[in-house]
Amino acid sequence: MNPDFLKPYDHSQEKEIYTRWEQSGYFSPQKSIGNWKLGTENFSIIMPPPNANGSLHVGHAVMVAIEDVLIRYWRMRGKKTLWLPGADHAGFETQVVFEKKLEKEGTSRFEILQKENGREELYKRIWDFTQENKAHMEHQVRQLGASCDWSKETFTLDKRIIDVVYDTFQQLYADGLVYRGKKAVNWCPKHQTTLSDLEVRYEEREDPLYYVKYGPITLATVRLETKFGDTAIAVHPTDARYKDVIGKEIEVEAIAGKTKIKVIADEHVDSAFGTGAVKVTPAHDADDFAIWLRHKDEIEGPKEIIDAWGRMSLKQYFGKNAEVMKYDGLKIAEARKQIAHDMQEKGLIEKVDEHYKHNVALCYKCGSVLEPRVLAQWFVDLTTSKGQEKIVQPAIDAVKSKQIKIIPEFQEKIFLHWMENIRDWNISRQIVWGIPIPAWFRETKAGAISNFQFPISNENAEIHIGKEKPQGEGWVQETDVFDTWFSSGQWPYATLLAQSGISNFQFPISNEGNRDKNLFDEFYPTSVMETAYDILFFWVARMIMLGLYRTGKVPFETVYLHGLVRDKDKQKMSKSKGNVVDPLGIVEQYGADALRMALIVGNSAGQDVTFAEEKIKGYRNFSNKLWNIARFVLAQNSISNFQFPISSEFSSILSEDKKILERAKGVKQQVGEYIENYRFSQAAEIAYHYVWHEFADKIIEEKKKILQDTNENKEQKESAKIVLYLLLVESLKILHPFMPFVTEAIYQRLPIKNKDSLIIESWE
RNA sequence: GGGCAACUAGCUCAGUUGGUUAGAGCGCUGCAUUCACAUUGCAGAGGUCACAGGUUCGAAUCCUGUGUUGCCCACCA
Repeated sequence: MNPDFLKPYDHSQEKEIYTRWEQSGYFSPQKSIGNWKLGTENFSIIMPPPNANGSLHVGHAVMVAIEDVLIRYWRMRGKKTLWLPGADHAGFETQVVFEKKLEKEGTSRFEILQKENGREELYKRIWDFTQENKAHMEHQVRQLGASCDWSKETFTLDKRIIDVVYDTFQQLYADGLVYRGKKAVNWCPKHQTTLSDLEVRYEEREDPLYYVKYGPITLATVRLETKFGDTAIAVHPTDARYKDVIGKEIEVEAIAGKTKIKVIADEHVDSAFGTGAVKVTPAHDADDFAIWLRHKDEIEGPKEIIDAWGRMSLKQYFGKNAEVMKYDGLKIAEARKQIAHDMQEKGLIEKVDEHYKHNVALCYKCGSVLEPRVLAQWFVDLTTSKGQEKIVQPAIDAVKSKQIKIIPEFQEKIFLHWMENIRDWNISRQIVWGIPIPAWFRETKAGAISNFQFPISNENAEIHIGKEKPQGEGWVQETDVFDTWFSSGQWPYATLLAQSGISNFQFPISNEGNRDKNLFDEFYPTSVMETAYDILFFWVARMIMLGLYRTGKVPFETVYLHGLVRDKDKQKMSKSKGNVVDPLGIVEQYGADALRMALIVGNSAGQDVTFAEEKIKGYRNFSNKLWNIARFVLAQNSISNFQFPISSEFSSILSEDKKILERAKGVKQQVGEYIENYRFSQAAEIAYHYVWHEFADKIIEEKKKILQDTNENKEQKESAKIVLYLLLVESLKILHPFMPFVTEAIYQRLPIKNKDSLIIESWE
């Protein structure tokens, strides 16, 4: 027997085992090696690319654990498996992380941008930052035992990926499904960029609600400071209180002196709220912007009186009015306070409801109050009949028809509800870190852009889509970059195309050329998309929409959504709370096998899982248990000359032992069925239970008696030795998808002459 | 305002076509150490499966309602 077995299982050998696996080439579906023949059926997973802006957390470990179970299982079942790893540049998220770093250094992105070539410098620095993180992350994924094909690792900023993304953008533009439009969008005054609707976090706040006198009308508002941007007062068309003033201009006594303002009727005004009258500030409120769009002919458009930094900017409209100009440059909150005070003194405020509760829109990253602004941005059309027909509906149909199966099923309802109420998707970001939007602008109205600033509205410029500067004079390049989800939303087909080396592709992708290298043709649609449920809309929905739009096929057949990992107090793990667990520390202490088991047992689809160190300890003990089972079984002499493959048709096995063997096969089949049905927790649990409490506690104990009893007959002893050995091999197979290291470590010490590696052993 | 999920042993959670004594990890109690393993073994305590109705021969599981918690979505100023 191998002398290693005399000591407890030492998980520090995981690293060497991984290196051997990686070097063996078995992670790749590219070619058969030795006795190992690639299967004909495919099984593929595109790994959700972790953000290259920090370390992996235990959530990633859940992802790796589950996906590796699937991949290892199907590989042992003889399928040709592709698990493609990647890393995400994670645009805005990464820039936010990097800006925090800059803050610590006492500088900021804006300071760097002011320098000559500042943009390039900043980009370069973030690039280096992500490359460092990426390398660390890859190391972590390896430590967790992921049997993914590193030769096909893809970064979201790889040139070929960008090509695919550009091609899609061009296609969308050509189809009229992407447009540049001036709309009320979410603006983060700290980060100086717009955000999509999904990146807005709402929080209930208590603020004063001011009842303000606008001449004969009193109306309620929280945002007193926006009054300088008012262009109308709106009431419900059937509101009897205001029927005489609808359509008229009323005279208003205000801080600015006497002014006139128009009263309009709009169905969206709720007569029951406040006084039933609402001020209309198109530049600083999304609803008001919508009202203006409906009344364009009657009232003035957006009057921007708050700047990008969230300060009052009144010069343009009130430059000569000292009463008003004293607020100029104040932050919103301060301005509101002063204006309230001044108006109260002048008797312009009827009353104040000090404890009015309402939802405030915040930046999901920094918590700054988002300022609605009217800006020209790039949008994917998801609301017109064209956008609905070409992008939205196919995605809905694919899920409804079960062409894409979502696990757990209840997430389907959530998905469909979101899809059915989807809004246009703002894909422009005013940041440096990301894929530049390939567009050029040129002013069409002479002198319209004397004070040239992005963004430019459609009316003032013509647009050219493409990487290269078009012919002619006056073209200026777009500076916005894509929302990171616009590129990751294309991940399944983009990675497969990029790794296939297909350039100038056209959909549908042809089978021409080297079919072996055409991963797209081979593996698209992929089998499973496994990710956390919190990015169902951000990512999964976008992949389904863009995948169907671009390729005409679903990007994956099954979506498996795992829950979030919470700490033992059920708190969501986050850096700011300081409760983040580094998987590396756990792996070093207890081994990757133990961590993986702990994250899989008790983890059902879509349900959050709590992280408890005791649990990991328990499975570390199990690793050792298995090790000792092997130690005992291999210590029985005469087990030294098995040939591969191992057959159970030994004539010397007694019928009672054949039954035991059948039972093990039954467990194995059950484990397989559970895996195939995405019930990993049960699969792992019955495997665990069988090995420890049946094989070790019962069978070994019984056979031990037989083997140690000098009176028992020889056939019974021989049979016992063989069956114990076969059960050990079965146990290794059953557990391998869950605990790849310890099972491989034992397998490598089995007395099989022509053995290779457990990862390519046949499951059967 | 709408929706989703959860409520099972002291704690954290499994339990998917309704079917015999409801499971796991940790914790707890007692016993065992020249025995493959103390990172162990054996034995055990501990559950009216949130509550109330209903369907059924039979319900943790299906239906209706209630309560509690968490989450998601939503242009009430």
